[in-house]
Amino acid sequence: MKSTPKAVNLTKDIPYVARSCHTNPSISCGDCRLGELCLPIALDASEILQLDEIVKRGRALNKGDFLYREGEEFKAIFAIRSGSFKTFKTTHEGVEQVTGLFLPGEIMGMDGIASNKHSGSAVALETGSFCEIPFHLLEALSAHIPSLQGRFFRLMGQEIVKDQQMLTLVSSNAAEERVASLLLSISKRNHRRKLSPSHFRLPMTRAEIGSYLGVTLETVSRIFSRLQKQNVVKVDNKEIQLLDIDALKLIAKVHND
Amino acid sequence: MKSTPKAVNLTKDIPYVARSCHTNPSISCGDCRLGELCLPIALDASEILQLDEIVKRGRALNKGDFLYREGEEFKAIFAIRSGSFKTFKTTHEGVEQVTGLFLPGEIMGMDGIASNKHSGSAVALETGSFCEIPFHLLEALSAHIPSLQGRFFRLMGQEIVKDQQMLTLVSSNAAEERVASLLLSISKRNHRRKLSPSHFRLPMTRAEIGSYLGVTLETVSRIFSRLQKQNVVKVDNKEIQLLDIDALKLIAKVHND
DNA sequence: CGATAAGTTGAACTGGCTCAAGTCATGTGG
DNA sequence: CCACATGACTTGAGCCAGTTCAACTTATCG
Repeated sequence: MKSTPKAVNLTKDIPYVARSCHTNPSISCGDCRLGELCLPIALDASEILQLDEIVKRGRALNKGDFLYREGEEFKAIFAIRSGSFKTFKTTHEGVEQVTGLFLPGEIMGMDGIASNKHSGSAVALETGSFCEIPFHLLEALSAHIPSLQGRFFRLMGQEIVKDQQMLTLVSSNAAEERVASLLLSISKRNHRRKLSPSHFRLPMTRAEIGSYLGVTLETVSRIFSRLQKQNVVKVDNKEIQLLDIDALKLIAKVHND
Repeated sequence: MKSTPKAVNLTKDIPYVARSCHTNPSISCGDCRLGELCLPIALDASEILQLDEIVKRGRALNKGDFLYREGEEFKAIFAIRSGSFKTFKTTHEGVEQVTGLFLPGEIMGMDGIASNKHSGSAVALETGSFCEIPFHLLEALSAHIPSLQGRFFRLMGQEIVKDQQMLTLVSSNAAEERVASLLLSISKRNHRRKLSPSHFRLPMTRAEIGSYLGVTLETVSRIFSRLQKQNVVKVDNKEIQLLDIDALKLIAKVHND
């Protein structure tokens, strides 16, 4: 079940032991196995060392802990090391609107760059850990390392494309397509992280999934039931198995990749 | 292949004449009255001169002309000087999904940064003009001018926030709220450009508006009629007058700004 | 001036929502 | 470690906002 440790103060107290990157808070960017997904792509060894200097290895977070809050001053971006996180905004009526799901190797917090205030909040969906990169230091370092500047431009560009895909998904597709697309998206991201693309835990509640996809939680539940009946997926609470990925792609109306 | 071969070589051939910025293809960034909305914000005079060096003043475009096409190699970002543009993707079924509306002073094309290919297309909604900024030159210049790098980070951050707002709007609000929000958004952007916030031309067709907002064109039409009946707006085809902005904000459920 | 695209309005239909009742999972305090 | 409380999930039934289809009017432009 919980693969992440309860002990928290590993950071400086324990001697270096080669454990898997995402559970060991003291590992460096150069050794992190998420490096090829994360910020350091496109950097050479010496550049990674410089990046390492400004990265703060974060403490472990528990489910429900905030990484930052809507309206709070923007200070840093966050790279997920383990666990999963959601971002959301709270509407005028006090309803939570989920805007993103983040998995290890992905970067959060770029919503604060424009105005120096976070435009949404970020919380842990389960026990997890992260690296914190103070933005002013990242900016300064980027000005000295062109490939880091380029990498960060690209990272922000990715976020833009991702958000636009989400917009397209939500504004033009039926509920079933949205659910199928979300499952395929997680599958693909797991695959890149060398995890099973067909068996995973979906860390959000039905209500969160619904909010993210612009449908009600009941609709999400019904669609899971229906897809299960069709033998496309097997759903056991949050545990998801994709039994027929091609069928799922057909439902999601994805014809490529 | 470019669909826009018309008159192209204005850039260097005609003598400098002091015409209003957005119709004069040869004016420089320093003199452009859109400067305070556009890229140059946060740059000092000498930095603006350097930026000027890499900016290509674009030719005029007619309605329907493409700025770039989905899948095309990403070479440059575009700053709108006059007119208006939409961005869109074409779905597997061949349906056009509008993803953005761009007005003078706004920047287009950042969807190509991540992968070096444009993830969507951009076309002129009416006669218009633009500046083209080759991205590799912008990147190189940014590495030398920290304030330009910062400016561009912020600009991309704005795009991220804007897309997320759109996502929230489309996935959680009723059709009427979406239409009201779009009108208020245009109003606000006109205001920043020192144009009338209450009387403007909405350059999209009902179908484009509907696609952008995730509803059908009939629904858009009906909502316009309804809002008109309530004396909130006056709609004469594409000509829009906001008669009661407070009522509109109430409908859009915007309680702040 | 005629053709074609854009916009309006009506009527019937439906996917997803709301409300409701119940089951199941998780975790906390006794 | 169990019991019970609370939150998460499922399923059903009725309803409604927005869609679909259709007929018509109004703009636009070669």
